[in-house]
Amino acid sequence: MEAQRTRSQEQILQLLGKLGREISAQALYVELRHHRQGVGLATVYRSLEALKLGGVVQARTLANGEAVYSLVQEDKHHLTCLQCGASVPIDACPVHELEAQLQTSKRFRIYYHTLEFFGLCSLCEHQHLAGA
Amino acid sequence: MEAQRTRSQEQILQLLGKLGREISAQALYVELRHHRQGVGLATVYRSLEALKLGGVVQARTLANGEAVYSLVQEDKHHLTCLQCGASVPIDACPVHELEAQLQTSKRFRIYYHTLEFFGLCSLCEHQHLAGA
DNA sequence: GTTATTGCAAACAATTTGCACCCAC
DNA sequence: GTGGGTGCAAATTGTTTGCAATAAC
Repeated sequence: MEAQRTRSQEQILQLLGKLGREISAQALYVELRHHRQGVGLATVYRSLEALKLGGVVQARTLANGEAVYSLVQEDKHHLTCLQCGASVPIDACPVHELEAQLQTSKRFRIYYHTLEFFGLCSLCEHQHLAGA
Repeated sequence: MEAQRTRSQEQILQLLGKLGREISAQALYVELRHHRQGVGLATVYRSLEALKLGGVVQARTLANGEAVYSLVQEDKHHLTCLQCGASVPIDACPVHELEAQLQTSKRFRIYYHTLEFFGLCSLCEHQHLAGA
């Protein structure tokens, strides 16, 4: 009983695959306009929502409040500076075991997880201490 | 060189402590109005931002897009249903070691982290498969 | 033909910002 | 008196929704 995808969903899925990185709904909308014309912004949001429920797309919210989407892929986590917003990727991800456990113990079908670290990068920490 | 806190920041900090749970900026605003009057919504946001930079308050964004705040406290993570929004707390947190490592290897002063699992609760999964 | 999907524009809601006032020092 | 802190209201922005037109089967 796989959910058959709509035209827009296919387009979005394909573009996300080609990009291979996170992108906001707004940026995705612009991107799609560039390629083949004709995808409304509302449709982008609706499609992303559907794809998320389908377990093929994941989302996370950036510090500025906008959501970014990508194909579901594990172990793409970040360490973000609360001050300047600088974000560095993290390689390790120690939550797989826990995820497996939760999936059974909590009776949840888990699609993806987010793991984010927040703090101050060394530069901002200095400025912060200096009272800038 | 500890940042001295403003009146509003103190009020908010105190209320967050008393509550002991996450709360949105808007709800915090209402809460503060109930107690002692006189805290503007803008000030709530500004104070929360400052407290976050001070490393005493943490934030995460709910599925509906609104941010919730609490005192920095480790190991309060969640498993959330993408469909119905149900959210169950998780006890375990396997990222402490990694956090310590990152703090040195990445030259970041880490204040807190978020760890969220997303998927479908068993009820919604059934409805989903049924094509509801 | 019937039903789901789409696009557009209007509606929403959380958050941010401009600015005048006020408090602390 | 000066500078930061605050409140209010307006502005901003990401996202959602109503509805008529359109595509899918």
